[in-house]
Amino acid sequence: MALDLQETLRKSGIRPSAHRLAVAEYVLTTDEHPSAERVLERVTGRFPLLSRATVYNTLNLFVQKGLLRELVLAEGNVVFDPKLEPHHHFVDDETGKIDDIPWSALAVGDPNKMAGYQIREYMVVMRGRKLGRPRVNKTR
Amino acid sequence: MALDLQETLRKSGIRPSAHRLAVAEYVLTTDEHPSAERVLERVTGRFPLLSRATVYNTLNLFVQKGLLRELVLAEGNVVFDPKLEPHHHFVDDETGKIDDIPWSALAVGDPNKMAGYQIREYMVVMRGRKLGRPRVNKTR
DNA sequence: GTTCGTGCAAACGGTTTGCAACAAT
DNA sequence: ATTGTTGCAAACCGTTTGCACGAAC
Repeated sequence: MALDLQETLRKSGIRPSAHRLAVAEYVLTTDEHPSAERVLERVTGRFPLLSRATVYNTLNLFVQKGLLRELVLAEGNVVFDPKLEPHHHFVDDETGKIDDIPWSALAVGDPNKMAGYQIREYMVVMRGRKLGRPRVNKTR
Repeated sequence: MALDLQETLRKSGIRPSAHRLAVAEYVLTTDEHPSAERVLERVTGRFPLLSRATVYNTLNLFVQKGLLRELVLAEGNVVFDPKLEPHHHFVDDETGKIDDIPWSALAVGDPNKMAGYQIREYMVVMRGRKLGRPRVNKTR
């Protein structure tokens, strides 16, 4: 835990203001895939003096500095992902919720073997239903 | 070519009005990946009496009836794809242009083997640069 | 004292909606 | 007559921008 956020920001050339730290604390450690609006909601919970503009500014800054990736997987809903290593994504048809799928879970041929393209990044995007939890020991 | 569009619409339970046919003629046969705005532009070229609302209505209707798929690959840009068979997509970093990549071009492990998910569809999304055309015989 | 961060409200751009007119059956 | 289709303009929603103030260096 508690990797030093202040340090992280500074290393990326971002001055660690209180507001930015508040945003970072949530968005750089979550495994949800929050939209800007959700970040605002979450962060203003504990930090009510934070404006919408600042959240957007901060998120864009983080993306630009490489601390965050933007995902566009559903209409009108840009979403942020602090997990920088390659991985795949599953999008639930009903809830829209996104799951990270480990790179190792799915063998994918190397697209850089395709002539004519130089691939910077790639991922499998899956859509469907998430099945009910296996219900291990909840029979009573 | 010239598969009977009127027939196609009717088979999907869509009454083939003139406007719908005009939209269909472009969007069901293109290999671009047009946004609604682009469809409007293209279709009003030859059919100036067509309103924005009708284009949006028609596109949504086509999607709902399964003649078209919606792709959301870039921010603020929903795009339509008449190619219904499974295939992958490449998005050019610079131009935003989308290429269809044949299913056969890339081996992908079956995600339905992953426990806990029932996958309805999946595709590889690749981003990067498209290299200059191979320049086969253009030396003079 | 210049640069940087922030809040506010307005602007923006793509999409949807309400409503009234019209066409098809 | 009823139902389906269209155009127009306004509404909508997430995001960006302009500007003015205040804090950090």
